[in-house]
Amino acid sequence: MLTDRQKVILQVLVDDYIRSAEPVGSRTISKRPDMSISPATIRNEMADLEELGYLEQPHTSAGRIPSQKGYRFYVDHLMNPDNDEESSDVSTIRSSFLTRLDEMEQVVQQTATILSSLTNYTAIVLGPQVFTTKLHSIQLQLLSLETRMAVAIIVTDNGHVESRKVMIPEGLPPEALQHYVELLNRKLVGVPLHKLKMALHTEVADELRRYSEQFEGAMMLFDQMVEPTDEAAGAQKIYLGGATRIMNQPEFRDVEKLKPLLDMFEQTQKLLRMLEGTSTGGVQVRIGQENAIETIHECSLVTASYTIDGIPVGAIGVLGPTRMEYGRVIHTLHQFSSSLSHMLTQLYK
Amino acid sequence: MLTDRQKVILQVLVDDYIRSAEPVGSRTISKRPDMSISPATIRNEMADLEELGYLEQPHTSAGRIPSQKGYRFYVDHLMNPDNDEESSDVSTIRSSFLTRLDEMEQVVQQTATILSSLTNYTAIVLGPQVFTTKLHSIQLQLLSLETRMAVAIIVTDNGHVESRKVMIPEGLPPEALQHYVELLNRKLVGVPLHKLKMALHTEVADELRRYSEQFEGAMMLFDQMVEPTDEAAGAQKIYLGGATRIMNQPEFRDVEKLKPLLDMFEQTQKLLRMLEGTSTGGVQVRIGQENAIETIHECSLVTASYTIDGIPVGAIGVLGPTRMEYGRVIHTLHQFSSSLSHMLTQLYK
DNA sequence: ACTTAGCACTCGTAGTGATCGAGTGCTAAC
DNA sequence: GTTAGCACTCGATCACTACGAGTGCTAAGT
Repeated sequence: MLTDRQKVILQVLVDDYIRSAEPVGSRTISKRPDMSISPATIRNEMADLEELGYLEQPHTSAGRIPSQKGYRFYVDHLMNPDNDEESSDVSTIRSSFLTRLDEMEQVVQQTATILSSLTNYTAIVLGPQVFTTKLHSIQLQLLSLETRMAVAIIVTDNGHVESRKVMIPEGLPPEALQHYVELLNRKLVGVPLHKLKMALHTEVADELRRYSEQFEGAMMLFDQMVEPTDEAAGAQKIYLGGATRIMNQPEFRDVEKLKPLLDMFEQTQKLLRMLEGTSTGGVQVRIGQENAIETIHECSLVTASYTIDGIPVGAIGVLGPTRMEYGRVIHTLHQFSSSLSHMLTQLYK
Repeated sequence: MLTDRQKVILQVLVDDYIRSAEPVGSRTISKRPDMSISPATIRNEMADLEELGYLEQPHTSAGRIPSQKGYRFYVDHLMNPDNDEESSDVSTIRSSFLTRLDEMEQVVQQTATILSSLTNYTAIVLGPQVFTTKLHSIQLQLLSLETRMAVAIIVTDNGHVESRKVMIPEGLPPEALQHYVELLNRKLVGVPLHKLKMALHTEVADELRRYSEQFEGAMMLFDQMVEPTDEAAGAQKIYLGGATRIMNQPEFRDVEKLKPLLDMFEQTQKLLRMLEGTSTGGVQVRIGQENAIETIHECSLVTASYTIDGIPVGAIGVLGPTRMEYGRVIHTLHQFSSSLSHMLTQLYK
């Protein structure tokens, strides 16, 4: 276990390194106003901290920098509860959202942009999950008799509306459509979107078989209506804000370091995996190699989830170098997540 | 006017510089197999070419590099008609598209990705324009009586379907909705999407006033149905592919040069302005400062438009350094644009 | 009159060595 | 247990040199 003095030294060192991005020496620390011990003593303590794995030395005659373990300890036990002046953020956040928010997609993109500009790091936002949303109603609107085209309208219980073009199979009497839609609604309302397809083949198929005539055609139609939506549920929308802010960090001034990261930003799948496992509780911090994706082993990711009506539906995250202003970011993310939840809940009322 | 020999020298020099990204000296050129003149002569010619503005010298004792004017001349008069072996591209392109292409958005994104991987530069794709598409039909589907919500379904003449949630104003009898929709269809079918709103207030308003009762409410409803679509027409979808490929270019190995470019990639508006003015003819090349956007004054942009049923509906572009493999890119873009047009036309049959 | 060999000159790059200074670890004194 | 002192390490910086690619010019060759 660390002594109190070691903790103080570790904290001051991490704070300083986060600010300066330069290895911190013993003299620098001892010059701190509230530090009453000499550089030599600090040197001894630092040697101990290094032995314990909290610090690292880039080379023999340089200062120390925090190791991953050091950051972890800092985040868990040492971090300053942030300056309350920043609470003014709340109003900033709220007012930033005052602009148009009619479309889900815009809201999510806006969210990413604002979050990034607030933190000065890259922001990642995972759009509202369809996993938790259920079918509210399904409708079918004929477009044209000749081409047998129609539009299926799927309304979710949180008010989102999706529409898909479908083709009415040959031999299926258009007059029967109304019947079919009624059947679907009777059977499928309340089913979570991602289970729609399964429910279709269990719940609906049986009943449908009793009508018997045109069973094949109807199922083909239903599959069309449900399939794309199931797909949309799988392919979650994910948005980046301020992807290039990562370039402001001195640790990524080198293009070779930068490239894999920016490449990753184009791969939705990897981004998804990154946010995967965001707990529904408070704010989560993943430091360096704690991240599942190798590409960001020199980064830290701070995540939080947001809710609609108390139900977690998505995640927001901030990506920066391991040398990240954890205090400020965690604070911001905390407020942001609740602001966003509040806003979305209102929006879907 | 340039002599034949000057043209040859300019061509060889540009070819070499495009390949190597290093200033080209007189010896290098004279060593070319089909070059039968001495370095000294070439030096004299190069001095002349520099005086005429086709070449530049980074510093006194370096070789020459093409100036913007040099590139322009190269593209207009000297460029190799590309190796026909690459015509195999066509099949590559066609087969790349064989995967799922159900949704417009996916097609456009795919297009950008493929185009980028074919050229090894960054690709920019402007989704099908709504400017040229006309209204085919409009329908309204009631969602729920209590909340007075409905979905307006707008079908365009190229088969695209859009849907918007609308609120039915208080005091508007739901029974009358069918009437209204008929009126809209009678008056608005065939009107280009971006003129819908205008047409609503000229064509429809008059006729509607004769029904007189509920004029206000109905117009409010119509406005909702048309407004968002008009907006979507303005906010064109634009997609990037291989944004990070620009980092492979030696001229952008410096983060300071890179940042403004990548920043721009996040600004849809600027990207739009970039592609603005893409002619409907063949392939267009904009070199360096010929581009409207200052950020890409050190880049070249090769663009082409694509069509649906012969009508130009969007644009594709490739962005790289001024030292770009013009021949290959132009060739690829040419084939790509026709493949894409062909594919989209089929898709919307 | 054009071409070319020769040569002095320019200028960026790479390598070398000296110096500097921040920072350490250790020892000995407090 | 703390601290002052000191030798030592090692990266960063800078001046200096050598090198070489490439030029422009001049003068000789065709």
